[in-house]
Amino acid sequence: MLEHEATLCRKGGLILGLSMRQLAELAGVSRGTIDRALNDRPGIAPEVRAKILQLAQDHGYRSNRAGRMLRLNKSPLLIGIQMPARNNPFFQAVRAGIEQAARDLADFGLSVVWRTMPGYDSAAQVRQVQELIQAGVHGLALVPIDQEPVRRELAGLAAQEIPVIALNNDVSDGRRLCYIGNDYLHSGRIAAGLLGLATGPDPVPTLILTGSNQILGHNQRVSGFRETVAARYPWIQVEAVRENLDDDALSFSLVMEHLDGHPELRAVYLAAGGVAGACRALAARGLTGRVRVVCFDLLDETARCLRDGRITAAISQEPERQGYLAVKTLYDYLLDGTRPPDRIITKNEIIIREHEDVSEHTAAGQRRIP
Amino acid sequence: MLEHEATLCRKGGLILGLSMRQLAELAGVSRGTIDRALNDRPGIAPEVRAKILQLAQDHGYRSNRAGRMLRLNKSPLLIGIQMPARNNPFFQAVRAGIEQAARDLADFGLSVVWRTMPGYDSAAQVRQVQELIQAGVHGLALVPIDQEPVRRELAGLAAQEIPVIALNNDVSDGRRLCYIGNDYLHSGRIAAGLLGLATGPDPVPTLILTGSNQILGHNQRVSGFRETVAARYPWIQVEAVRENLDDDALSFSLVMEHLDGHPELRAVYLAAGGVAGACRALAARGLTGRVRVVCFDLLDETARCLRDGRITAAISQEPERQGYLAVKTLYDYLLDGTRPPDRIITKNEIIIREHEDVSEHTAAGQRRIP
DNA sequence: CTGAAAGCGCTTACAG
DNA sequence: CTGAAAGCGCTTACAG
Repeated sequence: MLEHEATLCRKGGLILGLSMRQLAELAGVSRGTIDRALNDRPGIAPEVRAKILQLAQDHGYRSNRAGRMLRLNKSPLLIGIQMPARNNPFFQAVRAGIEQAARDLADFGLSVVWRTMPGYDSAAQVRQVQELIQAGVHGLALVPIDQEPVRRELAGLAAQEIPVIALNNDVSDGRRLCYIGNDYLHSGRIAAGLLGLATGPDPVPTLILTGSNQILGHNQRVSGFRETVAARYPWIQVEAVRENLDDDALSFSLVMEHLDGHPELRAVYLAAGGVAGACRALAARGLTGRVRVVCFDLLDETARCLRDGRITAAISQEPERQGYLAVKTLYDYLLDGTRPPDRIITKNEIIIREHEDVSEHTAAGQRRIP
Repeated sequence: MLEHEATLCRKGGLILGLSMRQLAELAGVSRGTIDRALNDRPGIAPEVRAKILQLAQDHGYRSNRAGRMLRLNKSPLLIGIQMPARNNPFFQAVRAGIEQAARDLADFGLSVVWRTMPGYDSAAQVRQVQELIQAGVHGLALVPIDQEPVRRELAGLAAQEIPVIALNNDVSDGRRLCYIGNDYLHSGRIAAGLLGLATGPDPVPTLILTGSNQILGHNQRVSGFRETVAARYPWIQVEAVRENLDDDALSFSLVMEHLDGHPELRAVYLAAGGVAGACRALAARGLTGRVRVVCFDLLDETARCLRDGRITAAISQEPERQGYLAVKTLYDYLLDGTRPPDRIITKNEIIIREHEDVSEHTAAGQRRIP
């Protein structure tokens, strides 16, 4: 792995690279000077810097994370979290992941400060972000509302070199360190594959319920679905696409209404919320089990629907892990400049009824946080 | 969280518990003495120890992991890994997870030493475990062959207080720190649910191919499957259960033979290996796609079968994560005595064809290691 | 039985 | 521009 065996040192069987101390000895300077060179700090003669950098490269020097992490306890890192729609159970799962990461990293000099709000008001989001900056955060993770005021604010943070992570929802102009969340297009394709697997070869009249046509992720879940259906599952026949605004009552009446005109309905695909409402409508018409239901995110009511056999399957996107990784990724970046990939995509987990059956010791394991 | 606010100290917004240094000041002793009391070391007056322990409890003292982790670089930790069947692609995935963890923890004073072997010879496994002990490992993870010589050896290690993790396969007498792997019974149930979802209501004559009746995990996958089928999916009719010894050639001929007697076959459930062989037999009879195939573990050939539509779905058990967690769990235990649960159960991930479709940025994300 | 020192690898504030 | 010291929290020799 490391190229210059000569400079490796072994301790109790462990092969180590060299430390700043050893590098200092090699270069004949103090450790402070090594630090100045390696970390681009001012107050060092250019030729000394060059020499040290060369030496570091030659010997494969890599900064040791344990040293930095301990050091951070002396001048701790503060990161801010901003989340909209705080009553949404999905975001509560994301939040649980964030809190777990905060606990895990507390010993390593990290602390986390929160701002949450109900709903999706971009002005309020901007205000809370500014509050976090005022509080002195070194980095920020938020579920951005992709509108102009928010984008402008994020551009400002980019200028100040404050790293920002877009969590669960991306911003369209990409002024952020990275995106962590679902690939919505792909998840739509998975949903199609799943419904394809659960149906056919007889025709399957299908209703699509999306949350809002204004939301990119929802649209991508619809188009990913349609694309795959067209390519592989011709028996799935989309009769209509309706917006339910993630609302159960609206979802209920849309399904009822649809059934009036299309009694042959055999599948409902929900790209966003309103799952329980749709299930209620099917139950009201005695169609539970006869009509396949595929949806996203396994929380609360949805889990209950799955256990009751009212849902065929759900596709989950590792919400806790999204939250955990947001904190961890920011921490690593702030610790030693580790650059994450542009997008960190979480899995599309297909959850069926049997996942919810509790076997001996299983439940805890299946629901563990990253 | 911490109860005694009075003794908390704040630094840059971070709320910290107290350190050994502060505890030493409070107790009016040196840090060495604090260490002796807290870590049960000899050479300390009983009443001093008692006083310090009381004080630590009162102030909610918790040892800081960053301190310990850095310290480990001075006298590094060595853990041993023993794996059988080294050519098995499944174990290579586990291995990749172990190697990732080893890289992640190298900065924190961990190094890993390996012994692997072909096949499943318990005498050879015992020998390699002894070699690792000779090499001075502080802990051990292995895929144990659950036979008497191995169990006896593990009992010996338990007596020496060397922590051992059973990876992917448990030992029946439980002489180990913890088990990390699949819940085979549950995974059999998931397989049944999946096949149930992909079939019915017409009868589905089904062939079960298991690896070996000698292997507990395989038997559990069969019984979990049968149990759930009986309870929920009566149209799934098991015509036969045959052993293919994880062998593709045998698997091929068993399916061919079965089809001779049971041309109405509509599903094959593979509880272990030999997937490609079974698929080849179905293809030879022109039954690809007409006969549902559900199997475990997505590697190499199996992944290809899935992409080609020769498999309906596979159930994966996070092999990389199993390996990663084995190392991490041992490390945490050796670092500060963190006790893992008795069993750490990895997920049963249902993988369908659309998971393998590569979307823009998806592939890397879906296959990331923990 | 107890304490003072040194060290793991890093960074910062201070003195020159 | 550079170095020596102190410190993050822990543990281990060593001296008494």
